Amino acid sequence: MSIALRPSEALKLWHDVTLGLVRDDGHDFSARQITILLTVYLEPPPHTVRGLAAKLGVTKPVITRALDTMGRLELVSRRRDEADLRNVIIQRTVKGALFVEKIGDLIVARAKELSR
Amino acid sequence: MSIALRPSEALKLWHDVTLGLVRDDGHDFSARQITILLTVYLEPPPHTVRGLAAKLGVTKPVITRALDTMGRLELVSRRRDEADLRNVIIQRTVKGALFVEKIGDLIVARAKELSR
DNA sequence: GCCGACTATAACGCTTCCGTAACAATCGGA
DNA sequence: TCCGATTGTTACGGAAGCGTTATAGTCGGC
Repeated sequence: MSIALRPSEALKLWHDVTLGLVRDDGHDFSARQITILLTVYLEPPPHTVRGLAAKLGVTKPVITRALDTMGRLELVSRRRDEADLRNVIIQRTVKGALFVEKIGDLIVARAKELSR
Repeated sequence: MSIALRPSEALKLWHDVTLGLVRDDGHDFSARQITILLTVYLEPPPHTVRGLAAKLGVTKPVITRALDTMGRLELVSRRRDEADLRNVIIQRTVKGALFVEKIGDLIVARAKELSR
């Protein structure tokens, strides 16, 4: 199954959702931060700094800083990998799960309103 | 007509598109910046600093700074309103139109790939 | 013409992020 | 047991964003 979507609809959807994030949520996340957050919550663990850096095509300090920020907001947490102490495992949190869920609901709602 | 979309699909779509923006485009725009850009290109002109600030629920300097950045990248341009010289009209550019178009195509492409 | 209202921007001090480079800790094979 | 390779983090100077406040320019009713 696939989602049929014309470019104008796609852009309106994107606009409406990002506007919703800016207006209602107050936060102003960057594309990098959102990508990291959604990767951690949508893709199967474990997630490491190195893995995320490779996936996003950015350097490791970028990931470390993003995790610092989102960790401060309690959207993700970090834990040492006991099997290999060099690794850091990025974990989900209750607060982060709720936030991601809210984003999902927002997208669905705006999609439903499309061209109505 | 409306777009039927389940939360899991919606989130995967969002993830795939933002990942595409981060990986391929290199830029790292914030939600505010993207919202401003799409507003200018999707909604009927004229667009003013004050109008955008009200719409996004932020202060005017936030808009001015975002326009500085996106103007430097030639994604938008500014022009004085001749009818009321206090106003600044935000205008579209060729480069910006191509960029927005690219985003639209990216969303459509990722939507098509959904649950395939 | 004056003057309060309004527009956008500049200035301020502060915080956050950037990329590069250096770093400490850990692993694992010779 | 070394020692090169690997991991994540920190340090650095610089750029960009923040909110608040101040400012220059313009409008429009009186």
